[in-house]
Amino acid sequence: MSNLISIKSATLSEDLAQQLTNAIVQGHIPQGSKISEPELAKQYGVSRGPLREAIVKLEGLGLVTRTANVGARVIQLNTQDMLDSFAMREALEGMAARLAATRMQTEEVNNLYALLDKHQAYLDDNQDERYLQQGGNDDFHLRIIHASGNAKLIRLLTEELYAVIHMYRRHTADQRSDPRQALREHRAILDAIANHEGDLAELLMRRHISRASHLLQQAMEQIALISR
Amino acid sequence: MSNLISIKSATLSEDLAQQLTNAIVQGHIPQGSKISEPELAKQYGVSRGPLREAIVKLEGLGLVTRTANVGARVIQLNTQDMLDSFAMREALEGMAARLAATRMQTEEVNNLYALLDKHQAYLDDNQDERYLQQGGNDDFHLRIIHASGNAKLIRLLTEELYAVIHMYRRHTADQRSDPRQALREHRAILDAIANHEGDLAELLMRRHISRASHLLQQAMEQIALISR
DNA sequence: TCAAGCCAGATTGTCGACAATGTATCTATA
DNA sequence: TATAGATACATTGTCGACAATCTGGCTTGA
Repeated sequence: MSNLISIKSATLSEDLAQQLTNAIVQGHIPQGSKISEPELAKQYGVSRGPLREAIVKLEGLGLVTRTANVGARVIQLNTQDMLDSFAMREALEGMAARLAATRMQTEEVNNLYALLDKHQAYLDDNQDERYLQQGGNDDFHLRIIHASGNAKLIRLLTEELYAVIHMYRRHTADQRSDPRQALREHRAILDAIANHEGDLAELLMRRHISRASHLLQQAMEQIALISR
Repeated sequence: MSNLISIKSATLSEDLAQQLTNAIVQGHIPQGSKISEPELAKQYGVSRGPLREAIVKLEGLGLVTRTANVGARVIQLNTQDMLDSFAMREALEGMAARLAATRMQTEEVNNLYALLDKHQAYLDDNQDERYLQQGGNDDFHLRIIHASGNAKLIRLLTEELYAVIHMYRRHTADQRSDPRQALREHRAILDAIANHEGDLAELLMRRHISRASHLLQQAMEQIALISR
């Protein structure tokens, strides 16, 4: 039973890492559950070799923890880890905003203003809806991160941190801040970038993420209370 | 010919990852060189299985790059990557200093003052020598990082970024700032932490790292000129 | 009854071999 | 001579099997 959907990159190991990442982030493999190599290998129709390589990659991404001679487990989200992740995000995306402010060209700035206008229009059309479930290129934060031009920072934020962040979002049913408020903050950040005010852009980005962190914290504590 | 020194952790794969990391950071495996699986496997007296897992780990640490069906290569340091790493360090260690300022207990603060006194004494005894080749627990920066209490930040900085940073240090023959100046800056950072002034501690740490980054940049450009 | 030790089953770690892919050399032709 | 194609070699990717270790249940003795 080959569940390997045909993303088909060069090697099985890469495909598996991709598939497993998705499965974990989207909750198909539940948090804290054990990763059984024989089981998964049969499920995906591959041998344990490439599967193990994929698991090692996931460990590097922080999605599973491995213990020698025992095996791998999907990480178990908790409030402390979430706060830790957001503290790092605050520092790194703040830096990204600063760098973007010095490097971003006029054309790219205008593209981003257009993106925010699109978000605005979406909000006007869908009252009370949550702020656009942002995928890929439509995510304001991702655009800023890429605009930083710092390859290592881009990799870390987009490949490593964001996987975990998305798990939290899903877990807390995306109880995010007032979407209009978030959009206003995005616009203020972009204004600072457009004016090449690195200090201000960093400050605003950090405040923006810090606010989101507090909201998520409240949401998680709510969940902890309910599920008691 | 088993070159596997008896660090002997639980699995061969872990040992290999450790050995290879050291070999790369210390330059025993030169930058940009190809990693031959059969050759290394014979050299360490293991099969290719655990060796490949170790290589995948190194890729996650950013020490090698892999291409499907071609193999792995040790990264090639260049000025841009170095600057990128230091920008991340600036953001993350700045955050670490901030967190340390809010969390560090009086006892640990005193321990750190004692450490800086030790560094001072070392400088007084060894005029003109460079600032203590800091290993492990005697490194001021590592102590601050650990004091942050942020597990993810600690892992990233100590396991991932510092490997690369140490490669740069070795590569540039450790042309670092005036050691007495560095020590003064460390003391100022610690003062801010002792007073629980998070903002100031972060500011000073960022300035400190930024200064080191500029110096390293000059050193690397010097090297680039010489080796032309 | 309970704790310690043992035993069987299952899982992970490691190995050697085969398949697939890339690389370099050699030949033939324009 | 230079370029394109074919071929042989080496390296990487994948597999199935065996060894080492862990887990849970059972027995045994106090």
